[in-house]
Amino acid sequence: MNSQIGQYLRTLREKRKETDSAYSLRKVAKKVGVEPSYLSKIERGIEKSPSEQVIIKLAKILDEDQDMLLAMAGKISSDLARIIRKRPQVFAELIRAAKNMPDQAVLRVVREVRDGKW
Amino acid sequence: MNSQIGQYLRTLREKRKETDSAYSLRKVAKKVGVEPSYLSKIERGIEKSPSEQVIIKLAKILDEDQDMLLAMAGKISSDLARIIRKRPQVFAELIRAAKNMPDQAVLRVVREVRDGKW
DNA sequence: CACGATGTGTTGTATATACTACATACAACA
DNA sequence: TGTTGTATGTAGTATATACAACACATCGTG
Repeated sequence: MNSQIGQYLRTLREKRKETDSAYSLRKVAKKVGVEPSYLSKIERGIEKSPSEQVIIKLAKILDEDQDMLLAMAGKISSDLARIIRKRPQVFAELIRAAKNMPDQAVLRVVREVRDGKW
Repeated sequence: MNSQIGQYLRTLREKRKETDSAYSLRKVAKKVGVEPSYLSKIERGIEKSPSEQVIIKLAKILDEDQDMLLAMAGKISSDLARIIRKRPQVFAELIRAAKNMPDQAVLRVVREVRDGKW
C-alpha cells in the first residue's frame, strides 16, 4: 500500500549510506527506536505507515521535511491538526479557499501575513 | 473523555425534541444508522468519538456545522486533510502563519483570496 | 574462512476504533 | 393495565494500528 513513502525512505537512506555507514537499515532503526525488521518492512511498503513519532524521527535523521513525510504516510502533523481544531470553521474556510491557489500565491499570502499585514 | 461533543449533541437534540418528537434518541439513531445504545453512550461521553460518517450525518440532522462537530470529536474533515496532504509544505506554512491571527483577519484573507486577489 | 554486520521472513500481540446485540427499567398513554 | 416508546446497561466483536521477538540467509572483510 504505502510503497510511496517506503520507496522514498529507502532511496534517501541508501544514498546516505553510500558515504556514511551509519545509515545502514539496522543503525537507522536503532536510532529511531524500532526493530530493523519493522523498518525493513516499512521501506518495502509491506507494513502500513508508522506512527507520527517514528516518522518525525526518520525525518530528522534523514534531514527531510516532516510535513511532507507525514503527508506521504497519509497523515497530518498533530500540531497543525491542533491549530485547526481550535478554530475549525475559520481554518476550514481558509484551507478550502486556498485549495485551488497556485503555490506561489499561497506563499505570497503567507509572507503578507507574516509581515503583519493585518 | 469526549463529554464535550456528547453534551453538546444531547443539548441540541433535546432542544429539537421539545417541539418535534422525531428527535428522540432512538429516532435520531435510526436516521443516522446506529444503535440507540451507541448514540446514548456518545451523548453521555461514555463512548469515544464516532466515525466521521456518523458525525457528518448528525451534523446534517441537527443542522450544525460539520467542521465544528468533527473538531469537537478531535477530528478534521477528510476533505481538508486531503487538500493539505496534496501540498503539505505550502499548507503547513499557511496554517502555522495564520495560527495567531484573529478570526477577523483570517476571514479577511479568505475574502481577498476568494475575490481573486492573486 | 570464521565472524560480525546486514537485510529479511514469520509469527505474535497489545491497544484502539467503531461499532452491534440484547436485556433491563421506567414512563406515558389509550 | 397492557403495550408502546424511550433511555440505558452489559457484553461482545470485527477490523485496524503499530509495533516486538527472533530466527535465518547472505555478504564482506580482516
